[in-house]
Amino acid sequence: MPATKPTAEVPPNNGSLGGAIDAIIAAFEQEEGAMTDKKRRIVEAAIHCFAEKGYAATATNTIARRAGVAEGTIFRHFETKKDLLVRLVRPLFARGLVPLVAEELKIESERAGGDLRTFMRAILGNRLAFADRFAPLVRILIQEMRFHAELREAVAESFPAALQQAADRVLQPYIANGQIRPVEPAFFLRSVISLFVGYYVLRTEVLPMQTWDDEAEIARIVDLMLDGLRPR
Amino acid sequence: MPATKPTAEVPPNNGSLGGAIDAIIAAFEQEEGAMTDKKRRIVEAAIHCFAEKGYAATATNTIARRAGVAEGTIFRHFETKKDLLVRLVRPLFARGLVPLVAEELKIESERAGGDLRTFMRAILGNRLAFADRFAPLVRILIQEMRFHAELREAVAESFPAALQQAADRVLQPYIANGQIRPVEPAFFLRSVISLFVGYYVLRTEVLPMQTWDDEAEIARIVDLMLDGLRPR
DNA sequence: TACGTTTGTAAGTGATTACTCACATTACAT
DNA sequence: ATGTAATGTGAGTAATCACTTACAAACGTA
Repeated sequence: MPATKPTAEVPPNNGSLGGAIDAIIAAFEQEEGAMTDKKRRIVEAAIHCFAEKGYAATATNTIARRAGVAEGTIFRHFETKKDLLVRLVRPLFARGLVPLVAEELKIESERAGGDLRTFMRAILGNRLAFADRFAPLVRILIQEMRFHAELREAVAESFPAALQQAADRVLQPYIANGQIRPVEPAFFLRSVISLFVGYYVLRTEVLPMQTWDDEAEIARIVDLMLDGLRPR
Repeated sequence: MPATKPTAEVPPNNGSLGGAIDAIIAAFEQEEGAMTDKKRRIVEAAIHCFAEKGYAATATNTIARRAGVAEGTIFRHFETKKDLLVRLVRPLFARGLVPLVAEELKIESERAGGDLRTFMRAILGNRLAFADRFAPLVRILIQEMRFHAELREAVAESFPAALQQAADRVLQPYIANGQIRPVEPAFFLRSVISLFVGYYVLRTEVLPMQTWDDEAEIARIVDLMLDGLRPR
């Protein structure tokens, strides 16, 4: 135990992030091994602060106070503030997000029994729940990617190849049996992602107080992708 | 003239932003009236820095050096750093972006002579050129919106209402004459915007060194919206 | 119990921050 | 020419920044 015992100014695990933090912490521990209580609180506080105010506008001092920890303790566990940022986001790639996506794509594809519409609805609903769980981390990633080459490289390395490959494999059968016309998998992929992310940003960032019907929106997106706006 | 004459460390109007700055400066002057040479250079430098490093990570000191101006001069023209940010982005709304969009929607709609496909291609191509011209400002806006209530309010005030209304008016005839099925204009709007922005971000931020065929992509997007992926 | 390692702390460090102020120069109307 | 307001300067200023350091407590192991 430390020499003295400061108390956190903010109780752990409260606030708008809710239980999402737990999932993130779990992913983090899977990546870095077991953590001290204080280290875990630092990670929590950092995610909270970075997501809320942005990396550059967050002082290490603030993170320490929110975590109920001395400022020096942060630098006991993380070499620099930037190291903290990078290691926070890492679990999204290595074992966290990307392999999971590829895996679930395969599983859901088989479960859908060859019906593209069923498959897409399942995947999008799934991804929405995922995005909600990891929202703070994803926010940080998107926000800071432009300013930190390390993050950009991590994304460029793990994202496109895996996803492209998965989309390619998944789409092939549906094109073969005539459910959709031949289309570049890359275009298919970025269309789905654009529609999905566009809805997500609108729902959570631009008009968060409005009530949204996720299921209906997913159905609309799938219908748009498969049938367009042509009269039926 | 000033007491002493510092020289800019960076020549005006160079760099990756190219001539885009000129259009922005023009919009700014239309909003705030004529400017001193030094004030114009401060605006240029600020846009450059904010777009490149983000608001929080940019020091007023840096802006001054880039503009070839004493630091105090910035605060002669702008009350605070935040005031500088807010006033920079303002031209996008008041007289700049939003009314222009609504106006052009109407014009292009008439010119298309009732063919939705022609209309959408014209509008999207048009918007792409626009986005390229105002890219730095749009970048700043998107980046900082989450952290500054003033920006969020400006967007919420001027964007949705005008666009929603315009989309509503433009779509009605095409639904009436059976070119597309009845669809919520809001969904139509956010779908087009999502696909467009998704492509734009991919082209300019994620994979900027790759070569892109804007016209082909616009055609793909329009086809997707109108016909989906159904075999033809 | 003894002891080396890990974890934690409080009080710094110099550098950088946004912003001020007393003063100099310029523009312009008279 | 003269006076006044607008414009510009550069040396401050207190606050804040990321990070260090000297030391103490706690832990694992024997």
